[in-house]
Amino acid sequence: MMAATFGALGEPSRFRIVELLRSGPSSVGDIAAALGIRQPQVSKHLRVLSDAGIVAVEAAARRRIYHLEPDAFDEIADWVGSFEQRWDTRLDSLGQYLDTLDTKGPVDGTER
Amino acid sequence: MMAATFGALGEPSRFRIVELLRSGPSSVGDIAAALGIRQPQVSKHLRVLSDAGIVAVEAAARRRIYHLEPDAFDEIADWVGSFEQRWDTRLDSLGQYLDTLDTKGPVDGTER
DNA sequence: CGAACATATTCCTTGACGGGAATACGTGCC
DNA sequence: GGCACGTATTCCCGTCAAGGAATATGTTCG
Repeated sequence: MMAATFGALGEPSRFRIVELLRSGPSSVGDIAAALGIRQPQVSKHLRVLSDAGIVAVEAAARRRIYHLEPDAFDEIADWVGSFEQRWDTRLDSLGQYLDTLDTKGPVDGTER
Repeated sequence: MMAATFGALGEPSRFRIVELLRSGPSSVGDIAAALGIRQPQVSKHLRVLSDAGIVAVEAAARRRIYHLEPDAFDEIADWVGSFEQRWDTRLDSLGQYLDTLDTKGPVDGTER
């Protein structure tokens, strides 16, 4: 779900991890060192990001290399993209809405 | 900041509010009625969304009409858009990274 | 098998956040 | 001015999540 994705990205530390992974896959230890976060917390954050489908793991020797998952970002792009077409119509509907206040509330708009 | 935006959208109720506002501006009371949330919570959520720059208010009579703020979605689109170009390079860099494990870890690089 | 390393998982504590109820604020109308 | 309506704010409480510390799990190597 979108809300879950945003929830995962909403945490500052996790957002930093995602930004870091932009420059390429990285191991848990490297992420911890780069961001100044302790390893256990990094693992926890990666768990959340993984559950949200934002990152995925690839085992390499004893290390675990995390990388971004393109699908998650495609979904976000689709979601936000579906807004753009409607900005004009939305601004129109504001005026329309305000108009309905007159017609809808014959008494004084505060019908009830 | 992006993280703050995502944090605001990550809350399920707030996400529903945004989805509702997609179809056009709405008053606090109407939002509450449409989503089955009590008015005070709606006001609180709108406060968070407003602070994050996701929505804005427009006074109309005694009501307050909330509408989506295009800029916020543009920023999200820009952010997620800056990823898409790099998917190929990123997948490459995974291979590169794995290669460096051989060269980089001469001690016992735990290569293989 | 045992040691060393990398990562994951618990347990704990604390602070932030969401929902409920009551109330304060603001504004238009008689 | 006083009242009714719409909205915002406060207080309280329960829950949840994040950070710290310690430990468990897994894997490689000697």
